[in-house]
Amino acid sequence: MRSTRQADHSNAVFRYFAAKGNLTDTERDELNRLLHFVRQHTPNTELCTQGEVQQPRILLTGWACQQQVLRTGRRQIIRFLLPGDFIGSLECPLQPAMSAVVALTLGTLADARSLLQAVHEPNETNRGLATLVRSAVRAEEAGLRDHIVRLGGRTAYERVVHLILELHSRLQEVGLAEANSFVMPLTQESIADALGISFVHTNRTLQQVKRDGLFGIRAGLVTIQNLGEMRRIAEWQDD
Amino acid sequence: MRSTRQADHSNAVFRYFAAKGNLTDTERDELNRLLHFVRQHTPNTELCTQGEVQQPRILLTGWACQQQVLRTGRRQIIRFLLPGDFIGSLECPLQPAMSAVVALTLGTLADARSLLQAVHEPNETNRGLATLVRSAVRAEEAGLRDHIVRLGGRTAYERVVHLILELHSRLQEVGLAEANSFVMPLTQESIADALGISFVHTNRTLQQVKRDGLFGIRAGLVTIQNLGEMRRIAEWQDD
DNA sequence: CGCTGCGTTGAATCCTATCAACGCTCGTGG
DNA sequence: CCACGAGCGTTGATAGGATTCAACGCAGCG
Repeated sequence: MRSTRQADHSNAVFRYFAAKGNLTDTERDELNRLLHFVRQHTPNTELCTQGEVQQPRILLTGWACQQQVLRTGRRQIIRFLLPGDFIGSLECPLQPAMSAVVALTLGTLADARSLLQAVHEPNETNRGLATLVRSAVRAEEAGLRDHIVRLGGRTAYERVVHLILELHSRLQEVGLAEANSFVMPLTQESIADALGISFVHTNRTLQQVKRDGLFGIRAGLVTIQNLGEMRRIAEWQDD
Repeated sequence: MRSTRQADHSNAVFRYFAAKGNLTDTERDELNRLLHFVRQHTPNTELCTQGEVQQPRILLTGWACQQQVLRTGRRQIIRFLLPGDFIGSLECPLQPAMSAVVALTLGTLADARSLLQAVHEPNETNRGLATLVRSAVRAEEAGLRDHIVRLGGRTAYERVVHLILELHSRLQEVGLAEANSFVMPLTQESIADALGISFVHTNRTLQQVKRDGLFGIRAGLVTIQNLGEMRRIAEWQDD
């Protein structure tokens, strides 16, 4: 079952780029060529170590997260990485990363050095790619800002709802979510570490959300039951 | 008094760029030329309206903040803007901003369109500028990540200490802070809205911090008394 | 003079964390 | 085959941190 799911994900990055703009056949071929080198990894693999220089890569399949572990033992998840997302700074690839990236599931990576190099030396064939990469950076920044508002301005209940909406929206962009359901391989502990609340309280909040008929999680499958109410509670706004 | 302070700030952006790398005389002149158009604004001026397309600009003097107001009336400050900081997305200047930028003090803005246009069409004279702009974008992203960790992973006490350290560090970069003091025109309510805590609790936390001999705030002047202990508590790490 | 913005303080309440224990599933090894 | 442990989810009780509401002081200013 996991292998079939992986097969479904294998071209998420292409759907991602396709969703952001219209790629010409030439650009699509170029993208395919630039992302040729692929590497597999298992859960809990450290894809990017804090403080080390890291080459830019793209997550093709599986989930990961960017995180930082504090002295108290608490870890803060800065953002979730879904298929199609970039790993490492695109602006200054040679700068050491200030936070770690850890795989949450099985997955595969593509080397993005060639892609970024091509983007920084613009020519006729890959001008479209450059625009798409920049829009990806912009989306990443917007995600960070949304996370700040979520952590600083919303209650635990609203945070949970808002996170599910974000994941749903992002997965839909790459064709990995249905209209009212999607596979979410996150433990409640991961959700807690992302939302800045304890995993015990995350559990209780999820139960409350289910009792209120908003959405439910069963065996890693999120089933959305009342999208409109979810959006109202979380003040969701599309890009 | 305010006019003299403003005079001191007027070249903060140049110090900012100078701190990030060595500018040649040619590049310095070019920067000076590209930032020629300046506009003044008063406190509470909306420098950038949520949802509207905004031209890229640079804050030359004064403080501002990027914020988002929620349905409950709570406002979340996403980041503080200090002299030398960019306003608006540098990646996609023509995209509408998803959050507002509001001036916190008197200040001045410079139009950065020419600068960014020059950066996007690299040539011999401004290659150094392009590198500096990219490093500014990287620093901005790092700041957003730090804020996420601050909001999600730290206590109110640690948040306050960490924020003061960040402001101190950033102001020092542009020559606007002494070794153990700096001018901070923020109300406790602004601090609260940035750190995701109520202003009443912010007040009590600030008093506790002062009692512990870490730092004090009096009449808009922050006086740092125990930098080492502050860094230990906030787990501060330099770039 | 009174108003407004900002800081301060007290008391009660609420939300969330912490500690602890238990159930469940699944993979592994005896 | 069963026993065992690990990982994850669930639940209860208690403690603590933060919010809220309210009131007051104080400086600056029209």
